[in-house]
Amino acid sequence: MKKKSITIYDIAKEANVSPSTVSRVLTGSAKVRPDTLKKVTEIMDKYHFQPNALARSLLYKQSKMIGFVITDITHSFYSTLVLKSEKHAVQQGYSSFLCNSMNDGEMESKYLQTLLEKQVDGILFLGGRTNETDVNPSYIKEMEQIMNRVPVVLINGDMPGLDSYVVRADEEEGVRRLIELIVNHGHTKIGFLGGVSGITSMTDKVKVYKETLAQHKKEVRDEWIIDSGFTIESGEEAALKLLNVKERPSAVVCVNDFVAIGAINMFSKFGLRVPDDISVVGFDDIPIAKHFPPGITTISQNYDELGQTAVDVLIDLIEGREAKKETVIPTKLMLRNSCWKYREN
Amino acid sequence: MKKKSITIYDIAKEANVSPSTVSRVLTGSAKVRPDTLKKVTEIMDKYHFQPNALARSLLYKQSKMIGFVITDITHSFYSTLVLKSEKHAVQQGYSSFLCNSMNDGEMESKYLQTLLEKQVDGILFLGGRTNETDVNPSYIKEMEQIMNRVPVVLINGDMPGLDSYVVRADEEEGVRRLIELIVNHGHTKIGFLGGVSGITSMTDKVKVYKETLAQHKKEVRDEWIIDSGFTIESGEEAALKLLNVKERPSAVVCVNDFVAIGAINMFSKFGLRVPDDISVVGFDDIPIAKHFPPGITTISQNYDELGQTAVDVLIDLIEGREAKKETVIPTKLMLRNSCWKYREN
DNA sequence: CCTTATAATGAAATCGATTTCAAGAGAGAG
DNA sequence: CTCTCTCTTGAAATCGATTTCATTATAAGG
Repeated sequence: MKKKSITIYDIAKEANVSPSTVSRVLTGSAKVRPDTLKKVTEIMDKYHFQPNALARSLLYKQSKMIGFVITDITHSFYSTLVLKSEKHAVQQGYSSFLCNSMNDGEMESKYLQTLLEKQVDGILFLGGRTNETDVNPSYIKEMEQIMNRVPVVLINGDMPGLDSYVVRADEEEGVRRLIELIVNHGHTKIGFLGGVSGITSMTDKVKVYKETLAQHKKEVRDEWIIDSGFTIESGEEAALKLLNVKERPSAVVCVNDFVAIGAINMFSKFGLRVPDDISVVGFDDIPIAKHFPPGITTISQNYDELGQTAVDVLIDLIEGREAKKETVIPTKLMLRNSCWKYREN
Repeated sequence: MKKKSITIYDIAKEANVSPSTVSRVLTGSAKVRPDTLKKVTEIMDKYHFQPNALARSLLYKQSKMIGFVITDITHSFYSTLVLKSEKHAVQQGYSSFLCNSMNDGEMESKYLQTLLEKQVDGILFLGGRTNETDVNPSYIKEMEQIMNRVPVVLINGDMPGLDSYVVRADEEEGVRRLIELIVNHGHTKIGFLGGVSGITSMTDKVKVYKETLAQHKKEVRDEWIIDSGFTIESGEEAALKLLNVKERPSAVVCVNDFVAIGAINMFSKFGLRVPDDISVVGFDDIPIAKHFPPGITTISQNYDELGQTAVDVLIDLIEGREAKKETVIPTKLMLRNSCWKYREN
């Protein structure tokens, strides 16, 4: 298909000037005589000339492109984050490569290699890199090698064993707020649903969950902590397991809103109404959380600020400025109707 | 930050060979002596050498990059489509630029310009280009000019006045199936909610809606057709308006699942239960549709095939092969619980 | 052992834009 | 009218990888 595109040489020839002059018109790096300027500009317009960014990047050694590595763009959480980050990146003059790793480590390696070959100026990981230290122990070396080439920033993730730049929501504070809300509503038996043991975004939350319960002298029981996954289906599964526990909690904290949705659905399948019979809270405030009956009380992650800050940090690093190793973004409690006062039943 | 990266010249020097030889090792375009091969390969490994794709693209006049232009990545419909398309593109060796136009025509123009400058080999529009013929009548010229430079393929969209390659779901068939389902359930008064008059994805659906109703000798009333938008909020808004109509339909077709969700919520706010008091069907089968109580009956768009076909068509065009101007992908009726038999009330 | 045929390698041009350095054109002053 | 200084412009090198063409090194055959 290779349609020949117009180059500055074509413009130069038609305008009877040198390519240098055309370049000067393009960049404004030096003065050109008004009539020359006019002539060149007209010819550029005539052909809808657009400079070849690849050639420019080759010379400048910077591509103005950054890579987004995401596990799954269809998760509202990530897509919202991508939207905000990408928007901010464009405003700073950077284009974004999209890489959906789908939690496949090998895939991810391939993506990263391509990103480097395409000379991206930096890489943004949303949700940390797929954690597969067990499966592929060389991933630390791989990442070190990558971080040695281009700046890397993580949003809401971690890479164990690596000294990386991180921008993350204050999940601890979020969990604490949720627990305190539930406790203040008079609940004493509080469960935790979802997540996968070993994955940071769950274990960190569970840790704070236990600590906060302890602070408030509430019971912590391992059978009330049910890991299952991060999807709606795993929420259903976790809820089902909880229903089989003898002394059932009257409120549950879910690792994210998807799990909360699954749990609510499963509870109502068994005739338990939310929040009348059991309170459920989520995490992330994905767009549907507000609209899913009865309206899910959850923690908003402040996507705008997360995305913007991460991009800012990345660009600071790209352009050789200093940046904070870790930035923590405060969260917001979204009060809705899925959590309500404890009632004896 | 411009960390100097290793080039074939560095490799060549250390291996005491010419850059040509290193290039031959890289591409396998010609034989090199086994010992030379070994030496060069070792040095490349030692430095984790990765060839500069920009330099290569400059020479080959193809970048192996394609642009994705989307209105809003946070809409499940688009994110699913992006996921599938991008995945297929990667398998074919193409990387993807992400462009979220957010329905902003000016933004979109800027994106398109950047894509061209970055020398993408082709552009995929998800959902057609923001239709703003009224606002910016020059957009046809702009698009013509773009299509003259690189191949363009639309998924589920149209660009009035332009002769473009399109891959789309068979929306007509989808609407027809929904209407027939509703009619077979005994409903006689059937409304249509959501969309914006003038935007193809609504007007086309409304057209088929009317035709099919007529075929089945059912009444068509303009006050049962309520445009409002494509979001959950607009679904609520449309439902509210419908509630104020004297003779209310007993079933409604919504322009998409978001509108259906909004409508269901608004109906239940007014004590109307779905499907007992009113039936609601959606369109798109976004992931939440299955889980949103009572489970939304809807039309699945076959994202996998849509995305794959579109990417295939685009790559065919890029690589100079022939392609069909229009490909229609069949849809699938997803029977769930939001549509049920008509009951007198 | 020498000649010829083949295999392996190197030099140089290319892709498109930018920039440094040098040269040319024009203007102003003496 | 001529000299000098400034303002524009052009030539050539550069970025990194590839490829054609030419050359050298090796192997085979007499």
